[in-house]
Order: sequence, then C-alpha cells, then structure tokens
Amino acid sequence: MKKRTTLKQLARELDVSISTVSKALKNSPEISQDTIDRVKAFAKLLNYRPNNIALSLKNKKTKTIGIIIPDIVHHFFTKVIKGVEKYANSNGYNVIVGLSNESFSNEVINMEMLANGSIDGFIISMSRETMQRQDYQHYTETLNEDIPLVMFDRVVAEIPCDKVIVDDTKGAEIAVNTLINKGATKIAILTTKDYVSVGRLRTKGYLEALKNHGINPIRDLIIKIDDELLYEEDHLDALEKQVRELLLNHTDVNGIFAVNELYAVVAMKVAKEMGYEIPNNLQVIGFTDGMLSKHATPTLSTISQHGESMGSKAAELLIQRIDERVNDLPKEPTKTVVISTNLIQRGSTK
Amino acid sequence: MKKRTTLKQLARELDVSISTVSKALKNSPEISQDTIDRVKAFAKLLNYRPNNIALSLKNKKTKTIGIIIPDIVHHFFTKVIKGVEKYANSNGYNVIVGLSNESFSNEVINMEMLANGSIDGFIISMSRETMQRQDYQHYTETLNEDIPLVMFDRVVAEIPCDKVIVDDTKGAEIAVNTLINKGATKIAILTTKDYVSVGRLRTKGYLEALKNHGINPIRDLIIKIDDELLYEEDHLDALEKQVRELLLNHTDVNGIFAVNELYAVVAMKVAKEMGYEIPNNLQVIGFTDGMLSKHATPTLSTISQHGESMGSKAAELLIQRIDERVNDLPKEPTKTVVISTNLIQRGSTK
DNA sequence: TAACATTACTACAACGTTTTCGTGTTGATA
DNA sequence: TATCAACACGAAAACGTTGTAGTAATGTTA
Repeated sequence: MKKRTTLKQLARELDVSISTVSKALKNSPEISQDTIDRVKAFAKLLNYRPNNIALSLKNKKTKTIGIIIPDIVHHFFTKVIKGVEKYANSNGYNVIVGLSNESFSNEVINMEMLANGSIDGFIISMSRETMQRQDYQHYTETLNEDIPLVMFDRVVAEIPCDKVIVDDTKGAEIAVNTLINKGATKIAILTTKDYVSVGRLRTKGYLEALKNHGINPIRDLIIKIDDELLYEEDHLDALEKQVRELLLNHTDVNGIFAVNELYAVVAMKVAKEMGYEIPNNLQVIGFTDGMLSKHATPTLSTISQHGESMGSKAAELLIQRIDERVNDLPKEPTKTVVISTNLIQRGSTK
Repeated sequence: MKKRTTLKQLARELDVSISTVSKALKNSPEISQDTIDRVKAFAKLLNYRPNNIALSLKNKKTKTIGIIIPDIVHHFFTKVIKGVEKYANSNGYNVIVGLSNESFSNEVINMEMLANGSIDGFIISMSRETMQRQDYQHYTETLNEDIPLVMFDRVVAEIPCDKVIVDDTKGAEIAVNTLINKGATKIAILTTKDYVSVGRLRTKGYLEALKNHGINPIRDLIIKIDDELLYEEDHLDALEKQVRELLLNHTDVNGIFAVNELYAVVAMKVAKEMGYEIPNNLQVIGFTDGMLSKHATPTLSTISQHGESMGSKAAELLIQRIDERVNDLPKEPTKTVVISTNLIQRGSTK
C-alpha cells in the first residue's frame, strides 16, 4: 500500500526536524524565510497534504456532522440534506448521512456508529418506529455524552435540544382557509396516524380552520392513513381505496387537504377517475413542495415546507452548539426555530 | 467541554496499565478473568466506547466511503445513495455525501476535502461541468495517490477505474423497439447535449433501433436539450417550447422516447394540451424510474435504471479495492459492471 | 568581557488506540 | 535449591499532527 506524504518524510529528506517542517508550512516567524521556501517547495513537489484524521485526533473535533433521516428517497429530506450540506460545507464541515429506513434499531445503530468520535454533532429527523415506540433513550444518551443534537421536522418535546420545524398547524390552517375562501364547503383531510407528529399537528390546523369558519368537523372526512412502507413499495392501493370510499360516501366533498404530496396526488388521480373535475368541483391542497406537485395534472397547490432552509438552519444551530462546546462557552437555552410556510397556488385550486 | 471516557481514565481509576485495559476489553488470554471482569464492568459503567478517530489513525483506514454526486434532489441519485448506504453499512462502513451541484470546482473542492484521509475511497458520478470541460485531473490525482475510485452512470473511458453503468444504448434500443412494435412509426427523441455521456449513448440506441427497422432518422425529430439548471429552477419553459414546436411541425409523430423522466413527463403534458391522446395516438417511454413516472397521468412507461443495485454494486467494487489496497493484494484489472435495464410498462404505451 | 537578546532551530508531549516485547512473580521440576 | 515455564501484567512505540519548552549559535549592550 502506497503511503501518503507525511511531515516525517519531508523532514527526513530535507534533513530538518518535523517541527520545523510543520512550522515552515504555517509560515511561522520562528523559521527563516530560506527554510520556509525550501520546505514549501518540497512539500508541493511531493503533494503533501495534512492528514485530517491526525488533526481530528489532536483537535478533538472532526469537522463532520452526521445527519440521520428516515428515508433518502423522499424529496423533502433530500432538500434538507442539500441545505445542510450547503451551510456545512461553506463552514468547513463535511456531512455523513445515515439512513434509518424508518426503523428504530437502524436509527440507534447508525447513531452509535457515528457517536464514537466520527462526528461533532447530529441532525436528526425521527424514524416512524421511534415515534411509535416513544423510546428516546438514544437521544438522551447522546446529549448526556455532550454530543450536540438538532432535531428537525419530526421532533419530540421531551428531548431538550435545538429544533427546526415548520408551523404545521398554521400551515394546515392556511391551506384549509384557502379552500374555504375559494368556495369549498365540505373539506376532507388525508392525514397520518396520530403518532406522526406532523400529521397530528396538521390535523389540528385543519380542525381549527373549520372551527373558525363555524364548520362542524365530520368524523368520516378525517382519513387517517397507515403509511407503513408507503413510499417504498407500491402499497398505494390501500390509500386509493380509502379515497374512493370517501368520495363515494360523500359525493359532495369539494375540498381535500392532504398532509403530504403523495396523498394529494393519489387523491387527485382517484377523483379524476371518478369524474370529479379539479379544481372546478373539487379543490385539492397538499403539504410539502416536491417534484410531484409541479408535474401532476393538474399541478398541485401546496403548502411549501422550505426543506432547504430547514436544513441550513439546522446546520447553523448545530455548528453554534459545537462551537459552544469546543470553546467551553456557557450553554444557551435550547431554541426551537419555526420556519414559516407559505401556500404555492397551482392548478388544483381555483 | 466534557470529555469522553478513554482507556487512560479507566486505567487510572482501576489502577492498572492502559495496555491491560485494552487487552481486557478484547478478552485477551494474557489477562486474568478477574481483571477482565473488573475492567469490563467499570467500562460499561462509564459507558466506554473506543474512539474511532484514534482507530482510524492507527489502522490507516477510516471505514468511511465518500460519494460525490451532481445533485441530491434527484430520484436516481438518491436511489444510488440508498444502495451504497445499504451495502456499506452492512460492511461496517459509513457514507459521506458530497454534492457537486453540477459544478466542476465544487466537485474538486469536495474531493480534496475528503481525500485528506477522511475516506478510504470514492464513488463518483461526474458533474455536468466536468463532462463539458473534460478535465479529469482530480480523478487522476486521486488514483495516483492510491485512493480507490469507482465511477457510476456518468463515466468516462479515460479514467482507469471500476465503473458501474447501465447499458444505455441497449436500454434505449429496447424502448424504441417497443414503441415500434406497438405501432409507432414516427418516433422523436428528447435527449441531452452530446457531452452528457448517457444522453449520447441513449441517442445511439435510438438510432440503432430505427436502423434495425429500416426507418430513416429525421434530424428534426432529435431534440437535444440544453439542460443547464433544469432540475433546480423552473427552466422547463424552454423544454416545453421545444416539444410544442416539434409536435406542431410534425403532427404525425406517434412515439416519443425521452432520455429521462422529466422530459417524458413534460412532453406528455404538452402533448395532452395540444390534443394528443396518450397512448392512443402518441406513445411515450422515458428513462429512469422515479416518482414522476409512477404518478404521472397517464403513468409513464420507463426503462428502469435500477439505481439501488448500481449503488450496492459500486460500493461492493469499492470495498473490494479498499481491501486489496489495505492488504497489499495484487491489483485486479479494472472492471466495468453493466447493470441490465428493463422496461416497465405503464399507461403511456399501448 | 560578562550578561543578555535574538535567531533558528529541535525535542517532546499530547491526542487515544493497539501491539510487541519485556519483566516480575508464582509454582513445578530436576 | 537452582532452573524454567506459565501467568499476569506493564512499558513503549507507532499512527500524523501541533505547540510548548528548550537550546545552541550568534549579535548586542554595559
């Protein structure tokens, strides 16, 4: 195995000490200009570059942050990664990605793998299974070990750390308000089971909007979908069936709010098949702005989540914590940053 | 800053040497069962875990692989990452993701950042700009430094390294053959500029299929799209315009082969607006199987690229090379693995 | 000319591991 | 009782850096 150029090699060949080489490369005033020049020239010749690992060991920081997400084949998370990368890179940090695949044990394993000194801090969105089990021990342990942690989107109040979320409730409210203002009178919601925090909050927003307009919620119009494996396999059939039943039993539904893009698109598909005309007699709004929204027919109006901003913000918060830790600064109280949502109007609303 | 438990601390508190602690934790026969038990109990108590960075330094390997891709907000790349992660993780490797954003300099910077010992090897798909400039110096340098490199999808013959590709030509041929067999007689192709290798190869397959069926290619039907920023911003207008012109000037086009999903979906949209009925008087096939294909109306028939398989395979090849290097094994000649494509029939073909 | 500064370097410890090579204490054997 | 394993452990080097604390060889000052 060929070995990379090290200070030691340079020192030996130039017949000076390792310290001298190190200092020369850093333009230390302790070293004569002559020597500096010689060392630098030779270092360039051998294409010397300092070994990051050695530096990490010495400095006790890796300049790497770990991001753990439930699924990478998902536009929102991908946007977040992009935001994290951007901010991290421009601050000299690298990004390690860990995928939990919505599984609790994968999440734990991934975190343990990285918590052994490989990273300076975590950015995490909880896996579905973790939310279900409500087992947050691995987060607590991480914090106990004084490894900074920032949660985003799927967060949980019990963990005392910085968080980045969107105002799910407010976003949902805006969506439903919009539907109402545009004439929808009977609005259904496609949401997730309650253990998914974002689904729960968005449902709350839906209910509040109805209430503010004096509309009584109807149990039948609140469809809580079991989204196990939804994105991975083609388990869309169940979803389609539920939407079909909804529209059969309540033919006068004229508004649908879906807590994600996929539900909205599937709902539009089913509705179209059943003869509904979107947006004429049925208006639809989704949540999260991705590829599907832009290219569906009709194009889908959505509440945009600004994933990239969330990512940058999370990275910013994390790096602040890292600095705080490294420089032994007093600990700021934990923050929760709310990224504002906004409605992107497209073809699925009037 | 709170410090993690180290061997030294354990040693001091247990009043034995560091070596003893290290060996005890590894069940060395040199150490008495008594001591082993004591050490282990105490280590568990203090939640000791070995410092990865120190191990990396000592072992001269990081158990981390770097993957550099042009864009993460892209279903195909995301699938590849998933495949890489899966294989890597189950072999004890972590994955660092670097985004070039289709920019040459970003690619170079990212690689340099990681080549300083942070990773054991690279998995790369070239940025568009790199393909344009045909400047491969950073790849060559990486290989010269004996850092293993595996390229996928967007590869280039000049670089002597393992590669994972799909048979773009064959895939395109299958697509066009299918269109012809299903009755299409005048088939257009939406492709990229020639410097994008995959576009060039897929165009080649298109031409071969036509030739095999005795159909003369028509220059006007070969639309080479300048896809700068296509995915990032809404520069779809230009694309739409080109498709519209095509369909206006050649109203009898009854088949379209698009070298990616997005082109296909946009083409379908424009065609529908112009009154074409898909698949009755216009059939469409795309390349790459993503979210859009599954949820477009009609659903899009595509040549599947099997991104996840490509990722796993790339990871496998890379880890083999790493082992080869670490164990000073003789170097195998470089391989190019071709992942077979297949047609997924959906609603856009008869 | 003795005391002291300045210059231009080198030695060494430290970061946290692993591993090789000791070494002192037992108990058994001749 | 001297010799020698076997046992249980420790010292030290190595991985590649950085930074502190020396240290010679000059030059400057009183």
